[in-house]
Amino acid sequence: MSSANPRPELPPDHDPLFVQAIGRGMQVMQAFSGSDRPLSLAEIAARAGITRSAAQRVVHTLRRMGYLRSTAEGRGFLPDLKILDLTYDYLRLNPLLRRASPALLELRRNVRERVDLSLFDGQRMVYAARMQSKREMYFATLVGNTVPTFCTSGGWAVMAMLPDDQVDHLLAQADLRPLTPRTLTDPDAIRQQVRLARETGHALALEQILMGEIALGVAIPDAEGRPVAAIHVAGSLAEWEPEEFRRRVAPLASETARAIISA
Amino acid sequence: MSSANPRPELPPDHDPLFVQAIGRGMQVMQAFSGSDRPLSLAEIAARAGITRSAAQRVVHTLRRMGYLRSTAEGRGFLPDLKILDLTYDYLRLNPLLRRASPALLELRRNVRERVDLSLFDGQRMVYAARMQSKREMYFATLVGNTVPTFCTSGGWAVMAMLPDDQVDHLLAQADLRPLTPRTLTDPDAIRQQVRLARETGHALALEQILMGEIALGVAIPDAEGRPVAAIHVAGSLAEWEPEEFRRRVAPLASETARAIISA
DNA sequence: GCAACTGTATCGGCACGCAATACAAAATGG
DNA sequence: CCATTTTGTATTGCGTGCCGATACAGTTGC
Repeated sequence: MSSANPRPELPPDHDPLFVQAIGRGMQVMQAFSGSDRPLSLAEIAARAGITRSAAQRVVHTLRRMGYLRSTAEGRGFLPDLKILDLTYDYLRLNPLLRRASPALLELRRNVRERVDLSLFDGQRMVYAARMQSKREMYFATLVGNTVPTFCTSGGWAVMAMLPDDQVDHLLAQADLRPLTPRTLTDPDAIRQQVRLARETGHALALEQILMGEIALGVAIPDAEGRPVAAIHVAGSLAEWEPEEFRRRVAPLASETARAIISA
Repeated sequence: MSSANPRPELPPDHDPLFVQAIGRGMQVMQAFSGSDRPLSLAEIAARAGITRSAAQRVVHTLRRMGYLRSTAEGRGFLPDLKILDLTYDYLRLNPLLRRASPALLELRRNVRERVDLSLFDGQRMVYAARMQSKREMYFATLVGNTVPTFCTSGGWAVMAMLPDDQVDHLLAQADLRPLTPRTLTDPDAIRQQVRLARETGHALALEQILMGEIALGVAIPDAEGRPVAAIHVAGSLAEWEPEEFRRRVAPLASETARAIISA
């Protein structure tokens, strides 16, 4: 128990516009992010860095609003359905996703492989849309799922659009843990991929996330030229020779990216 | 100006555990649900039923937390990326979805048509997972999208598992607006479909949501026998004779539902 | 059968959110 | 083109509503 620091720790300078209670509310929602089972009040309190009393009130409120629910056994709490309303509004209102949708569909029609759109968020790429192709696909690959920027084709393509110092900063901060035996973790090797992507306009990743998978990524910049997202096309090494995959997919994916930018 | 009612209006009986500020925060998030463009502070305030001052503080807070952002032009606000983190946690932690995933994949493999899982939420069925089949698919069909319970195959299948009085109540409260010329809006006609679903264990919907679409729904009950979700299989009337669709799909979908229940 | 949990309920004090107000800049429109 | 409205942002004093401590009943599990 002796763990928690007695005071919840707000941003150092007192921000008079910040509503503490809402901050706590969202921290409670985020508390579930690591866990793979329901959380008790005490666990929520610990993860959100608040007292058990506070957690009780916050959970009570969020439950009444439909964002949390208690488990069937009445023991522990879980996120609840109303979250999906927010999801829908986010996806629907996102200008990038609106423009991207038809182009991504056409891309999938043409390449007949899995096509994703993921959003650049610093160290993470966050999946926002996926159009899968065939049998394969885990449920683990859900909307909101994230993969590290440093070891994905889309991440490399995004970094290729950043100035060098930002790439360095990103790599310096990154948690470079490999996801497969073949994941590149050497910053220089990664920088090499980024350079390559600068030249070709796309990045090719071999078994960086999953063994047997080849992925080609193309970045999507905003109006100011800053990368904000990436298209992924993923195929199986059992079916594709890497160079063949690149030759076939790269032009289509690049064209799709351009269509999205100018849409 | 004279618009806003002076007091924000919480549930009439004073709930001492309810944290007003969090309630407001979530109402602000929900304010985007109708709109198809960014909202200004004043619009948010109006939709959430709070003053502009309150909206300012709430928006400021949610923005700092990553759940809202201002548009590129600095004019108006939108939901932001962090919402997808909540989405992911919800989908990941939902026990039903966890169990359903492998079964749904197998179902799609077998029927080669679009397969959805939607969650029963009163008047709405909320899409939580979709495994699409081929070309067709609108982006409008996103996670979190909802369709009315009263006019979908899944909704009928769900109602078939409810006692009559609850079906009546649901239909009495429903907003029976047709989505296509063929949408059933007569409560008795709907009850007839529900009866049919009680006998056969599934429901068949012809062009209820979209012209040219045929959909077969099977309900999924929880441990207590209450329906909580439905499987949808949707095909095109251009390719299927309705009875043929039923004969082919119904056994597979029912089997899938049973697999999910007992998993 | 004690000990350590679970979720729930109550209460007085004072922090903290409350609404009103003010302001510059940009959009609107007559 | 200037007058008017609406945008987002900033500040302040008042008082309400959140704050954390504490208590309690029901399960789980050494």
